[in-house]
Amino acid sequence: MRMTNNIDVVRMETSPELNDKALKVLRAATGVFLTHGFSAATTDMIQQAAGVSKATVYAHFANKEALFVAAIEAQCEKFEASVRAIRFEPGNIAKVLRELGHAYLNIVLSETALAFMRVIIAEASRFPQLGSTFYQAGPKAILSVVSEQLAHAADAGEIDVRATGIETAAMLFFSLLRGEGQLICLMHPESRVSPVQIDRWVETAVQTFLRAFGGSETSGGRVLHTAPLN
Amino acid sequence: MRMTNNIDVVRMETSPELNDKALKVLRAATGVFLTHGFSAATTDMIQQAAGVSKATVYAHFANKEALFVAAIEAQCEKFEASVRAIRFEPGNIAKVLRELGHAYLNIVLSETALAFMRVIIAEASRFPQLGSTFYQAGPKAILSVVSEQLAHAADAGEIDVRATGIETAAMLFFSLLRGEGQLICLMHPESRVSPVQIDRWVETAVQTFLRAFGGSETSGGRVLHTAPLN
DNA sequence: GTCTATATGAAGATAGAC
DNA sequence: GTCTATCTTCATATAGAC
Repeated sequence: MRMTNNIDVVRMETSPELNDKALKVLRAATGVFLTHGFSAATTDMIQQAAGVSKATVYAHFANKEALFVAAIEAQCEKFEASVRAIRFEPGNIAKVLRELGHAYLNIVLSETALAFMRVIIAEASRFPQLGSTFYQAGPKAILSVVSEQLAHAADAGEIDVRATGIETAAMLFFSLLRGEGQLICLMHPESRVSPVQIDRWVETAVQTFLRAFGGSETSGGRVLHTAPLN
Repeated sequence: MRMTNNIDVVRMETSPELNDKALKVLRAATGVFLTHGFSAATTDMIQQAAGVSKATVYAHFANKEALFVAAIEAQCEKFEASVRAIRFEPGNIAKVLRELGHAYLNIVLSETALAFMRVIIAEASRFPQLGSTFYQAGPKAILSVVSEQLAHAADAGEIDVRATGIETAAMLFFSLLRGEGQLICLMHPESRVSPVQIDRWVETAVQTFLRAFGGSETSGGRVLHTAPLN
């Protein structure tokens, strides 16, 4: 049986010779799967969204499962790229963490990323490899970005991570950052998160992190309006 | 059309007069839905697991969706009860947080709770009310328990939560606690979490929390083996 | 209320022409 | 490669006897 295999699909961004309709199918499939999940999505929906016949779908992908894997893996690549593209102005650690936090929360709480996470979580039992792929593209990717910045800050004496190590400290910052927001958004798909709310989450995470790991002279990079710790 | 409505089902624990087979159906449905999710679960599986005929299922529940809602809501009640049943020996705040953290992580990282969360997250768009119900039974329930303990500790001068307020501090502790574990478990269903790993997560969360919110004389209730902060 | 048997429709996948 | 038309399977839900 001749068909487009996974490797070709993963390379779609860099393989212009890949069939035009196969790309249409893949894009349509991504949208349908992210909206409905794997089981509730139908090949009919995908076929119609792509504007091709059902036979064309099966000419490029062995079956619904292969199409799902290809769609999710391609989306993982985009996701990882957007995380790794996070850039920020150099500055003190509070400023860096704040900008990093903003960029990351805006990605992670976007409708697309949330739909993406819902599908991965729901289907992780049926497609274990996808869970791992996403873990690399998401949490692992952001952790390496955060760790790098924490290392710089530690070298400069801005923070002290000897209690946990850099990796763990980065994970803790990440947990503080997304904790409430991700919980709320995953459970309440109808709710919209305002930029002001994101500001609050970022500010709380940064200040809490710096109270735990910051040097004695910093209080999160800005003066606390409430009384400082004794 | 005469049928068992949601209120009866929710009361099943306290309504011995509810039909015996209806209970069997509900229990079977819970297992099947938690294992396969809503769309992939079939009424055939439920019928067979319950040991009744298909017609019996529909004699008690209007359709598959009503059965799903009833099953998840009943399970939410059990979940909330187990969270609220968390008890711990009185003691200093580090000890209290440690025991509370242990109890909660053991619940939240159990196979049942994880399967439960996966289904809720996956179906929150189709059944918005279930997301809210679960949010009450899970995060909200644990937050009220944590907040209560933090309030005691604040009164006793063991912690200082003036920077964020008690509610936010409780949420932050909760985020530190489950952060990495929940992420890993939701994405990698095959992975098993060891008690040692749970110990580590609890210890890290407690110590980080107390470095951020603890009074000057405490360092998490135990001597740090690495150098203390300056 | 409970069963057996079945109606009805939909979803995954393919045959065969072009 | 792509289409139209169709096959087959299976899932939800009901009819009608007891």
